[in-house]
Amino acid sequence: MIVRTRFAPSPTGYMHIGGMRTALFNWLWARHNGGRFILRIDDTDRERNVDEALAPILHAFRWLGLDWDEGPEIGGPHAPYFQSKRNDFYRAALNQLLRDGLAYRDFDPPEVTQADREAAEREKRPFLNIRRSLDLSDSLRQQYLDEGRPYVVRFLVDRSAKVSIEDHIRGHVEWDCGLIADPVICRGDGSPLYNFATVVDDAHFEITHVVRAEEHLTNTSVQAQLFDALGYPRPEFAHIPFVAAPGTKEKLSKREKKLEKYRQSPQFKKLFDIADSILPQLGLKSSESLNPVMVEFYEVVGFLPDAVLNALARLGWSLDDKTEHMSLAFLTDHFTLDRVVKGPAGLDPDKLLAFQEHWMSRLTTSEKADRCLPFLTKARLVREPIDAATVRLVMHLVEAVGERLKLFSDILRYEEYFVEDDALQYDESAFDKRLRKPAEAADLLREFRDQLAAATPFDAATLEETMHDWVALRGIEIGQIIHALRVATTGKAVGPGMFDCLTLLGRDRCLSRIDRALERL
RNA sequence: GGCCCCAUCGUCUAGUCUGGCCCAGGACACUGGAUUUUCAGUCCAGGAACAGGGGUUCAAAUCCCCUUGGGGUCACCA
Repeated sequence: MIVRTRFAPSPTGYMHIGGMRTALFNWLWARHNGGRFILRIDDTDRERNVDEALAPILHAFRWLGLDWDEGPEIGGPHAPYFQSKRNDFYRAALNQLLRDGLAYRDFDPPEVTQADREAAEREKRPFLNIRRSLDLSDSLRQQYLDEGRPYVVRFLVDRSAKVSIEDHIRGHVEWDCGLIADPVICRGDGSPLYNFATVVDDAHFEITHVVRAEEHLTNTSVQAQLFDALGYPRPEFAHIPFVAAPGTKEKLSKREKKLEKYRQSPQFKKLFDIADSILPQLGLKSSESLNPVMVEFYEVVGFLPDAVLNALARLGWSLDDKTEHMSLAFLTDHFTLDRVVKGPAGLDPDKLLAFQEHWMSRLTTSEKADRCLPFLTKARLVREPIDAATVRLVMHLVEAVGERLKLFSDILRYEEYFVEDDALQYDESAFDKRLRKPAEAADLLREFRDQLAAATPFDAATLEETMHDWVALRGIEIGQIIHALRVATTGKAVGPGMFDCLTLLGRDRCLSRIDRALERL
């Protein structure tokens, strides 16, 4: 039997990071077994522009390299893959249940059901449908139908039964059906509800393993009964823990109120801070419309898919007691459901960043430069079309920056290599500390300027030698000149190796910047 | 509240099924030190956990019971 898994997003306009983890586990399980991974769009609820709301979701899959074998854009043997276009299947299944007496038309208006529910709550007993419509005489029922009285269709739960599943992760889970209300499976307008549509589709798509977040565990009691009632074989279930918000055990939420809370949390703050500093530079609105709950956030801000994938895989899953760094190919080889952890796992921004550093360090200079360039052009630090000199500069910069480049967007921290000399911004406190305050700074800088003017060739090795010789000759500490020089030429207190910075700028720009710094003393 | 799920360092986790090799291992984070012109990095060192209580057993993080805590879910949402 070939393994078939699915991920069923509803078109919301963005891909949730927790949903992405669920999708990843589905994908990995299918690929690990040489099976198929299916994407189905759960758009049964509201009217919206599905194409528009779906695009970012598909984009997230592509960004991470998770391909699908059947689904939107590519179709497949069980097309269509949009629930809104599968009404004939739901209708047929519904009629079958009605015919078999396993579902019934409930003519009670919503207010009545609601009142029943409230009464049950007051009396502190579990709510069960009163099933008044079941007691209707055939003629009265026919009369209601003829006069077009509205109704919903409910699944008739066998209250004497128990349902149980053998979950891949939870083990044996059992429910007493005597405690389960009859779920609506079809709305007044004839459209199916999630619990029903999903069962029909999972059966038709021949899904073998339903791997989904644990918040669906309760739904499974109803769905399992539905599979049985429709005569479909039940798939196997694996309820994985949900992804929790950093530092909590609460499900990561996209809700506005929660986002505000996340922004304050010490663990999550780091990510929001990245957004706040990067997004405006890219000409994007800040974290309201793009926040760390969305997969897209990580792409826009310059994370590597490998890092996100690695972090997601390690959230609620581990291979053993030591393996941390895993590529998608490696994960595919080794992923199994029995090693999924049961408890919820909080997304850890620090660990994500650590994975990012790891995967970043495996890239070549030109790979990094290629991916930094779009950030530079978006921030208008580099103009398009990009010329060869710019490419060389960026390559050189990336090389000099080395491990300091954690996110691709970190390249934007080095705007001093792209701005005109007279537009260079100085870190004023560094300027004070290194240039204004030390009495000898100006003289030393002036003297060393002449050294720079004469140094040939103007490369890092020569400059370093020049400085060391000069420092020895002058009988000063290297620190006395180097800090002043750094601030004068780059405007900053920190950065790559000093001699790399100088060669990056070139002789002319160094001299002109030193002149400017001396003038503003 | 009913039902269901979960519970090892601050965090992610190994170990739990098949008790002893675990006075609990790794990673991230943190702290200290070394290296360095700054920062980043790198190297070394360090602190840090079996929720609590009862059992069972020669022996329990591991098995059983109870308590506590956390979470999910209870829609004509998905």
